[in-house]
Amino acid sequence: MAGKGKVTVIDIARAAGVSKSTVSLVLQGSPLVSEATRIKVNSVIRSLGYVYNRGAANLRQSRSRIIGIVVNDLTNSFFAEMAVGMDNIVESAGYIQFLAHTGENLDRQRAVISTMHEHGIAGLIVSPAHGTDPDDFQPLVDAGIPVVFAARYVSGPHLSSLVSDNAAGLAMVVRHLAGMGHRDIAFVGGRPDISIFTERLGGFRRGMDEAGLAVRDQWVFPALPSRAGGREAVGALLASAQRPTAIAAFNDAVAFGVCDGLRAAGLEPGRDVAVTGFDNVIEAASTVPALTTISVDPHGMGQKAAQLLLRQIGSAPAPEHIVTPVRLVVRASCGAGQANTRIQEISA
Amino acid sequence: MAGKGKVTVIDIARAAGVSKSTVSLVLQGSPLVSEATRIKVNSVIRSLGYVYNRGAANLRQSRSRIIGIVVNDLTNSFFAEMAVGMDNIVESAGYIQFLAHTGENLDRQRAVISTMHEHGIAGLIVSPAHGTDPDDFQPLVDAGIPVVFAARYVSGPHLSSLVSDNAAGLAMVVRHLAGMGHRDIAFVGGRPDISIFTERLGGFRRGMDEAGLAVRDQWVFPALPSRAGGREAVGALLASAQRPTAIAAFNDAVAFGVCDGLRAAGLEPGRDVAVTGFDNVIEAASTVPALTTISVDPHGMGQKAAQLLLRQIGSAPAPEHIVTPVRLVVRASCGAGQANTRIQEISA
DNA sequence: CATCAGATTTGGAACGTTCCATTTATAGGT
DNA sequence: ACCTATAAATGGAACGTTCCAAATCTGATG
Repeated sequence: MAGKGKVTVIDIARAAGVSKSTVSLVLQGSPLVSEATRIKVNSVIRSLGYVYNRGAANLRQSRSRIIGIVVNDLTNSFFAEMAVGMDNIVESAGYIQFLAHTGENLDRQRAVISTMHEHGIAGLIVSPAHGTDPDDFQPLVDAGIPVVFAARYVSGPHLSSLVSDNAAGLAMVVRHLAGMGHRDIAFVGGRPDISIFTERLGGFRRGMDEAGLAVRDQWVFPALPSRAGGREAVGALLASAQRPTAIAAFNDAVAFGVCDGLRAAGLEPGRDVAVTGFDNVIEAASTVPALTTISVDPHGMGQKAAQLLLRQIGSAPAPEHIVTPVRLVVRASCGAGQANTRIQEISA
Repeated sequence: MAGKGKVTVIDIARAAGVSKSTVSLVLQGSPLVSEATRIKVNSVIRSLGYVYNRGAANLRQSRSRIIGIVVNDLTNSFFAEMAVGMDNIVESAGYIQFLAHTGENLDRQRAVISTMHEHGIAGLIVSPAHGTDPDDFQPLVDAGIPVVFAARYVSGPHLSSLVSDNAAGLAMVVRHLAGMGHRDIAFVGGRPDISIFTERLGGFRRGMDEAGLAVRDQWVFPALPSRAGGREAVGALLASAQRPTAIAAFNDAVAFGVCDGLRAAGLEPGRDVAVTGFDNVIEAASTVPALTTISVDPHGMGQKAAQLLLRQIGSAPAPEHIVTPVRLVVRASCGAGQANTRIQEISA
């Protein structure tokens, strides 16, 4: 309640008639202080409106409780959910997070990382922007600060990662579509310069191969990994001589765009053309038609990534690379019957 | 590149043959130091791999460059975009942000706010959780830390706010629907315990009144402010004796749910029943049918809120309350013709 | 050559905590 | 009464910076 000058541990000590060291011990819940003084000190702390200065504390102990989280695109609900998953774990482990959005801008990302370093983070989780140079993390690694990549991945020494099994996911999609009788399947969306695209396309090819189907080059159609990208791409695709009967989209956002584009061309997704996504964002369950997709549980991935980081903060940082399994969620958009769909949705 | 012990300003001083004070001056770009020494010191800084310790710095200056941002729900793209808008401004003003997600949990919110206080934030922007007690911010206010509410609003002394003109928005929607000949208009979604609901419903009533239309109580239908909420609500609404010809939804998410629900009942949104939203989230432009909605530009709101906060950090914090104007964006979902729609979309 | 103004540079003393080595108090045993 | 072991409390020093007042350096001036 004091005016300008902040209340410090010394003020508390004076008011409680003990030394500042004792106050410090109370603050960190040490068992070395007697019950009586603990109570007295705590009451003074409350009545003076003291607020702990963590900056000063970890200047001395040089170990902070701040975790940096850098996300390429928070407006993409996949990454937003992942960030929330991280937040849950980080927060309940008694840490607090610096969260920054880079918007795929490398300079921004570099700036953000070094500012975080200057603030003394205990660890860093990054979903890196396109074209990220692993050297950007070297200063952190040199300082013994663990770094974990999530969702996306850049390889470098002493860097950990947690990504989902992109290839397996697309192979599952293709297997399912082939099982439903589709032979003409297109792959739409994504930018060839990122690892995820290569992995998913690889899975697509593997799935086609296993099903004994040929991949038509003009049906592998890169596009912006957004709703708009999907919508545009499908326009071009429908203009081609022979039309695919099924479209495996790079992710859910693209898949929604593909549905928009099909409707705009008078085709009903799910009935006239099968459409599948990847990510299983929340909306996937509730759009019409509900989207068949690969569930990668961004929230869970965020949690796992945070747990991985916390593990590394404690011990000597031995880098780990985790690939999380994915799961096919069948809904109406791939042409599965309504009844079937409803059941699957509930299980999702 | 040194081993464990961090490189400090003293190491730099020694290596460059100057005093630590001089190094400090170089660090903060002071004009008092000669060009020659500046260059020498800078080169030593680079070669030793020095990293500035902001914690130590603002222990001394007791003014930090950290801004706290607390958001009720990051997975809602409206708030996510708003957070990104804040990030842009905060970042380019040379600040860094603590960003936390409360998930509408009051305890979490309280915990997060006090941790941020302990870390010494320069200011705080909050999109408060339901039922937030303004007293929770008293310690910050007492410490002279400016607090700005964004999107949602809790009134209290010395607290600023920036909200959009919810009432005007819904009144505009109703005026437009009435102008298109609709007389039976329902209001769907939102929880009555938050200020936004009251404001929007108030605007709805005002609009109906001005158009000389009656509000039917059974057509004011609160529901969870989510896609799922909208979908459920519309089911109940369609079961009623007389059906509305237009549905003004609480927000875009609800509107999408309403569209889903209509389709599930065999009705085509935009053709059979007019649907409108509120927020103008990115997807609103690209869904089919494109959604008529109120544009509140979350990104811009985030930016404005951040600017408001920065203004207050500089000067004596005189609380401000800003109501940002909103704009009607007419698209296909309210039954406007396709041609018209396309033009409007571009202007949006 | 002494003086002075301006430009540079510099030693400490802070900032608010933690930690270590000591001191002081308490109680139990002979 | 004395010693000892344990419990509780305490005074600095340290963490890495900034800031102030004071010191030093540079030429130019008379």
